[in-house]
Amino acid sequence: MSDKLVARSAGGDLGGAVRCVECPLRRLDLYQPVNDTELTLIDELKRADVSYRAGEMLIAENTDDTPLFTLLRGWAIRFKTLGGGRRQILHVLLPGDFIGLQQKMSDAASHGVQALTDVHVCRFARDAVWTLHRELPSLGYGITWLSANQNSLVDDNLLSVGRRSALERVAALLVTLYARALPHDDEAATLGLRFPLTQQHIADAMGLSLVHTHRVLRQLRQRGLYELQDGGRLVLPDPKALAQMARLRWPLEMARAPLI
Amino acid sequence: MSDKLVARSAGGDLGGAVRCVECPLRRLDLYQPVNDTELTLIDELKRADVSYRAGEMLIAENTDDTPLFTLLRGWAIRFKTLGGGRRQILHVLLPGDFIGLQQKMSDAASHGVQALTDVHVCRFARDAVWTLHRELPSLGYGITWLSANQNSLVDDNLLSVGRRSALERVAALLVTLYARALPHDDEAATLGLRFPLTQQHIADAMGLSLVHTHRVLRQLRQRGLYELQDGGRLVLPDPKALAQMARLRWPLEMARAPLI
DNA sequence: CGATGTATTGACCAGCTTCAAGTAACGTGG
DNA sequence: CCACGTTACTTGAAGCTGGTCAATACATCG
Repeated sequence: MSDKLVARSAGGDLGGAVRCVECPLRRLDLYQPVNDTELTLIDELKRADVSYRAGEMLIAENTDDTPLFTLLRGWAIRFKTLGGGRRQILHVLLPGDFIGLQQKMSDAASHGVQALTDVHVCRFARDAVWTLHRELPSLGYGITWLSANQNSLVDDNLLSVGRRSALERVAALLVTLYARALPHDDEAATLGLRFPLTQQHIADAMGLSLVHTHRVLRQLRQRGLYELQDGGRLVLPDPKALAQMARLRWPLEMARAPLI
Repeated sequence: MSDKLVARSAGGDLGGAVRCVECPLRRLDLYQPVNDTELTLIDELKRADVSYRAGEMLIAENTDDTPLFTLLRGWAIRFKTLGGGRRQILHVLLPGDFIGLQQKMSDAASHGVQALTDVHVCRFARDAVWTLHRELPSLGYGITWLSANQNSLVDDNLLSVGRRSALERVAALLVTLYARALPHDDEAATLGLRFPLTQQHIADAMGLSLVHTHRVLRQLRQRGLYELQDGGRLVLPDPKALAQMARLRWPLEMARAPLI
């Protein structure tokens, strides 16, 4: 984490808010282009740049009236818990992901959002979703797009957890996260991908026990398909083989998303 | 199935399209009210009333450019398949549900939609999502709402499949579907809830084998928590006990949804 | 330097899957 | 009207995948 992004306290506002025009994410060419009108509206709705330390909750489970965020930097998870210390990670959030939609809409059972790494987000007021729809339908459409897209990623997880073997599950998770995170990590090609998930996280994402997750990872390591280097950097020598093992298409085609 | 809703052939258009104003679903008082402008727009975008027979595919897996539907009557499933005859049911669709959003937006891996019973739907053109957003932001917002809401139902399924025991899973599925479907079945109180899922469906929804699903159901039956009567009518003598068994809140609060 | 979190490994076993087989209900065509 | 195919349900036996329990090693951190 570079110092300028680390807040002094939990969920603290940063000194100088970055204008959306200068948003470093947009330069990445991963996102749908926006015109000036759209950018201005997003800028107006943006309340603050906020950062959280690794481990902090952006949204606690079972709360409503939560704010909305766009994740700018770092990793986070969406999760639910059950009695007996059971936790299910629903989705891993990466830069560009929009956070907090489900909470806002219905009062269906909610989930928590926790920072995995130090994290940097844009915060929006709760009613920004409605404002976006009302003022600029193109951005409202973008919100719908993002929601539908996250939905299909959760669908994939559900398929894994429900119908894939432990080996297939872990392979699927690794290769999917690898593909999603790669564009956000400059040093991935040389040093490996910065990968903050612990074995416990992988277990909680795939509905496995910690011990068995470890055994599966060891197996993948022995087959030369997985390596975790010092500093938590992930190397997948043969992503395609992992994808085949998980019965996933490769390469994973990723559509250009809206960034709000 | 009443005769007037049964089409002559697969996915056949019905003779007379029902105007949205007269839509029988809206009278149910389960949905957010709409004004005349909104109703007119929905009516314009509506292409046809269509019905499918039980078992037919509304949307085949791995196709794009699929139409959009609103489910008016009957049950359907959203599912994905994997090699080796493995299938995961992602979500059970009931009247009022909007179908086909994920397919439209990104080209992320897609799912199929299959009718469980004879089914009656409104069909919309593919670009209706954008038109709704552009012409009437309130309806665009409704689409986002529906997407987020379905998302949180899938989240619940993922929690079940990942972290609940077989007994808890089946209990959770039964009680959740019971609560969702009850308002759509007049005879539920007297005859039991019309319930078209087979044991195989329950297994595929909860990531279990058919045999084990059967054993779990027998156990629930022996405990007096579950009964399936002639004609496939589901009776849950003590839904609250099932909910507690699954560690679900009870009663399940259901927000008033938009109907598009 | 102890406390904490993560990774690692072995032993044991249970929850669930797989295989196999039989029953019942239903629709179809001869 | 009955033989037959099909689908759903049912049950038992065997065994594997993956869970639980327990203990060690290692790093980081205040």
